[in-house]
Amino acid sequence: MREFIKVMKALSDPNRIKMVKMLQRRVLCVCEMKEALGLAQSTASKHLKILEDAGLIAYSKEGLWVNYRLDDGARNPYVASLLGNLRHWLEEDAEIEALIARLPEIRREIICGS
Amino acid sequence: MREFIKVMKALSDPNRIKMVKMLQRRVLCVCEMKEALGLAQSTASKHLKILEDAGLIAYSKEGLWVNYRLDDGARNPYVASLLGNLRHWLEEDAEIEALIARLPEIRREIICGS
DNA sequence: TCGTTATATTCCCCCTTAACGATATGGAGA
DNA sequence: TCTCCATATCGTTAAGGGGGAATATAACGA
Repeated sequence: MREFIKVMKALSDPNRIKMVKMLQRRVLCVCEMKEALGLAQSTASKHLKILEDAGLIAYSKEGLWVNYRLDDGARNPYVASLLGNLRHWLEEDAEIEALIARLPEIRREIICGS
Repeated sequence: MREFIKVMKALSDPNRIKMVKMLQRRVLCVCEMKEALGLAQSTASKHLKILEDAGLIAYSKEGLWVNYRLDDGARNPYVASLLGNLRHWLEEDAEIEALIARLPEIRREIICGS
């Protein structure tokens, strides 16, 4: 029950849903997320932690960057099914579509290199 | 997106999840829900409204009673799939099992007749 | 119409959560 | 070791959500 609720709550926030939908396309770091969603860095980091705690995403470090990707679902029994559905759910959502369209412009070398 | 979030939020509360699991067994009225979950009548009614707004459950009136049942999923594109998964999800949960076991004793004639 | 009963709504309290800025952490390079 | 930079954590604030008591609504019977 706790695990189930954790996943449901993680998917109850628009910014976190957008994060998942973006990660369906490619791996992203925190600063790319923050840029794409127009959030403060701390806010983006916290959202990613919530998704990670729920077993929806995983990360690996690469130097200073932390690369986030979708989880394979092995840690949480509900994740695989939900991520499977989310592959096609919300694909026609206007906000999501706009976000995905902007994704190619969001590149860490441009955003973080200052 | 709004519709999706509405369903996720509705399924983010333990009492509402229990309501859905009970409704997998049979139709229930508000006072039966309130009794089964140990909630105030107003609280039970509010939870049921949230589930109904999300398209997860539906109701029909029968005299003074309001019978709640699972929705067929026609109103919300995410509901059918989620309710399908919830048929087997959480079936082994200790709290849910205990609740389902007590369900036969929860009868409106006994609870409401005063 | 009036009373009764099941349910819905309102009000208020408390706790959770999303947001940001500021600060801390930790890896890479000089 | 010192600095820089991406990320994580902390502190605070404002909004949202769950809880119950009290009240309103609605349907039935007399």
